[in-house]
Amino acid sequence: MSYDPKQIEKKWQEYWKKEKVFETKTDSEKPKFYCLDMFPYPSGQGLHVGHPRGYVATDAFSHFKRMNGYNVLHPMGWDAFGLPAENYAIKMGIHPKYSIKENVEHFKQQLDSIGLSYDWNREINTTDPEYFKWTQWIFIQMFNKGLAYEDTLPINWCPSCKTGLANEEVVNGLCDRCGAQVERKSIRQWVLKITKYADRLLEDLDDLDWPEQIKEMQRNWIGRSEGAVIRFPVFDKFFVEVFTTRPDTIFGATFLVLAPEHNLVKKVLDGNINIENIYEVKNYTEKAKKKSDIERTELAKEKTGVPLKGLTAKNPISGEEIPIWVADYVLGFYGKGGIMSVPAHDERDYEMAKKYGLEIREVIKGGELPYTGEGEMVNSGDFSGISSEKGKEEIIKKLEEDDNGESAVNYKLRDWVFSRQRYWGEPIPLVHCKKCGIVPINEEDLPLMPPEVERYEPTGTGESPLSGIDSFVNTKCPKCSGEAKRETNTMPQWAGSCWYYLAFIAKGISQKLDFPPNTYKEEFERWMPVDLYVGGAEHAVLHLLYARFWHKFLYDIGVVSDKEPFYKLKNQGMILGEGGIKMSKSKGNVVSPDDVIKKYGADCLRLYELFLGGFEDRVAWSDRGVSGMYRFLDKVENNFNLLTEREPSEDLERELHKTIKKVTEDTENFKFNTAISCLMVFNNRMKEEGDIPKKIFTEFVKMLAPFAPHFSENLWEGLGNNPSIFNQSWPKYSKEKAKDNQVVMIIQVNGKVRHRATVDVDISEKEAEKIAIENTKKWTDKGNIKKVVVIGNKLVNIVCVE
RNA sequence: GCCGCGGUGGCGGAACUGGCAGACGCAUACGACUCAAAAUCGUAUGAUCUUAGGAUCGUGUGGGUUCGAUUCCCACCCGCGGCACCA
Repeated sequence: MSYDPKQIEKKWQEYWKKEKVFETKTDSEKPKFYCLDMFPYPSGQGLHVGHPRGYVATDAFSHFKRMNGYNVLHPMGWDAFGLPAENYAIKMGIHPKYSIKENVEHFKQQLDSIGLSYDWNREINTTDPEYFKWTQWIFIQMFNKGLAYEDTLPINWCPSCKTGLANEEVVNGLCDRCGAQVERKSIRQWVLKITKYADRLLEDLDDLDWPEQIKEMQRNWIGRSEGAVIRFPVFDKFFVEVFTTRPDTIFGATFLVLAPEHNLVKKVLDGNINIENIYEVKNYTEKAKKKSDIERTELAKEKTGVPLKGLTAKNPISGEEIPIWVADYVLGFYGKGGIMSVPAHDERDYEMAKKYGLEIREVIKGGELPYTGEGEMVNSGDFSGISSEKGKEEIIKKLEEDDNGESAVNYKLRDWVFSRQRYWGEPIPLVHCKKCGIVPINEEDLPLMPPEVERYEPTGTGESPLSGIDSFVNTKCPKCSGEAKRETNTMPQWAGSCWYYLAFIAKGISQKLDFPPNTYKEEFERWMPVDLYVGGAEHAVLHLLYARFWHKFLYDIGVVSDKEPFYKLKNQGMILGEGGIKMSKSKGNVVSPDDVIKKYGADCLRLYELFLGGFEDRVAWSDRGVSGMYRFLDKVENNFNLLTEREPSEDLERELHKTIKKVTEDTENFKFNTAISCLMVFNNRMKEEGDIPKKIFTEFVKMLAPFAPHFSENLWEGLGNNPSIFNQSWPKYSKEKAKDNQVVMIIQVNGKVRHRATVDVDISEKEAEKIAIENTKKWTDKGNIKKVVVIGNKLVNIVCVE
């Protein structure tokens, strides 16, 4: 009889739910293990087979940890604020909360059908008022500590989504969400001072067990560089400040370059500073302004610029007067918005100088120009002859002595543009009062609910749709009770996911998330940090950076006691369609887990998701491959029908213990593909026995359980045991029992295998050599053996001269 | 251009610390069962040569170290991901 997943899967899912098998106990003496998935946005499309890959892995891992004596926290929730629900609301006129509710139900049903062992008692939803009152509360704490500030600045604006975006949400000049070309627009914004945490975000990466790739991406994104700020006096009236990582090349600075947005350029254009070619400069800066970010980078090869004729700057070290240029290859928002140009030792400056015939002066000996490495300083006045490394220190010392500059650190990381001009997000809980300025609303008035509106459309004016709702906007000042207006911007999608891992913990204590969060400190201490965090790599500089920032803030105000939220991170590789093509709706090659479950059952889906290949590698889905998993389970079922009460042979027991060792180690190391393959090998081995000792088979089923839970639970009952198998402990490996008496020794002549001999494990080298020579006479009969290499009981290589 | 990861049969992928390359699965072929097909079970399956026994080649390419290299070193080619005028 073939195995029928339909019956047993439903049966056991109901059993687990009814008996609360996977509910996390809060009063356990066992060591804790917090195993977390990145919670999904519940989209209308439901899951495709790519989603559950991570979920299945964490689920198997959670089972594995439970069976190994851990108290496991394995929760799930919904990151449900965001544009898709809002766009759907605009189209259909239905409040997002209703479509979200429907989607959540669909998602949950799908996850349940895979047999995932989440503790649904702790389910959270970022759009739940009980939840987002905390998100708002944390924002207020940041505001009170001066980490949230209002600013009007040119930010990334998506004309299609009609909202401002954070730097992290712009990919190659395009909106990360909709792909529209991002514009620069000056709007009033709320900004979070993530740069204040730049150093800690950078340094603490070293302690994390994360994929090197992700850590590297965060390092690059933070982009710390050490160097100096140098002030170049202009006519002894004012300074131009520049940032450089190479103060040692200052004698090679033959001109300054300012970004078109630079303050000095503005003064020139306003007529506050006179130059000879104002129209030329005006013309140039206006053209530069019109270029989008994309055009500016695409045209990167060709440098353009104009001089500020009549102005010169004085090199504070050499005293030399040098020209000042404006060029758009210098970025207004990085460093000081201006640079000292050293064409001999910087590729971009070199191009610029070549194009406009500016002087190129070698000051570091090293080779062909432009030379950007280190070397001996030359043409550098008193500093000539020393190394550039030493020169950096010396120049900075001199600058500091004369108050012409100082050592400085610069970051690529910008502050986090935190407000969105959209409806479906957490309202920012602030009030603008004419008398008191900006005042946070009282904590007891949280959550601040989004108002009911008739239309959800973004206005496109830089104001959110909330701004049109007078009943929402007009309010009383929490401080002076005078007339005041509410802030109408909302928070970005990323806000809710910055602390959700804490909400799961809190929810275990009280079904309501109570104030203040410090109430839960002890419980946070018990469960944090997250021991294993699994999700896609696309969040490298978004969620994973933002959440670390918020967590560090919560650490600073005493809510949590760990510096980092996620100790260990794994990224699941993408699942491609049949033939290695990306799955997409337009290609029609999207595989739905529902269909796979219908055809083969949830256990086959789970096994295949893990068996496909390395967990972090991208792999191609194959429907044929899934059928192999079905055959495997079917063969296990056949073996179940061959059980006897007899004692196992020494040999079978040995194989079992080798299997225990390998499956345990592989699972621990997230090598599920080889763990499952090892189970298959052992299943085939059991079959060879003809009749199978029940004792052995039972241990095998326990190891299969994390991967194929329904099937294994069913066999467990079939073996005459009380459920659940997940209350059992993981098979114990015995080194003694796994020990071989005899091994196959490889005998080579000149590196080629010529014979295999079965020998005792503890064979002496002398004996091994003797056996080897005896069995290879055919190849060594000329008596020309030069050397014999013996590697324990594994291998003998006889080296002959030809 | 820079940073990171990778390249092994027809396919997905294994291989400890330098020690039998190709585990396991898919696909394919043949056989058993069947009136027949499917399912299932069994056998084979890197390539080339060979009557057989076997031989030679083989982990992107070219070199090197070693008794022995998928694994270590040097140079290069290709693919994927990220960053990209960040001074």
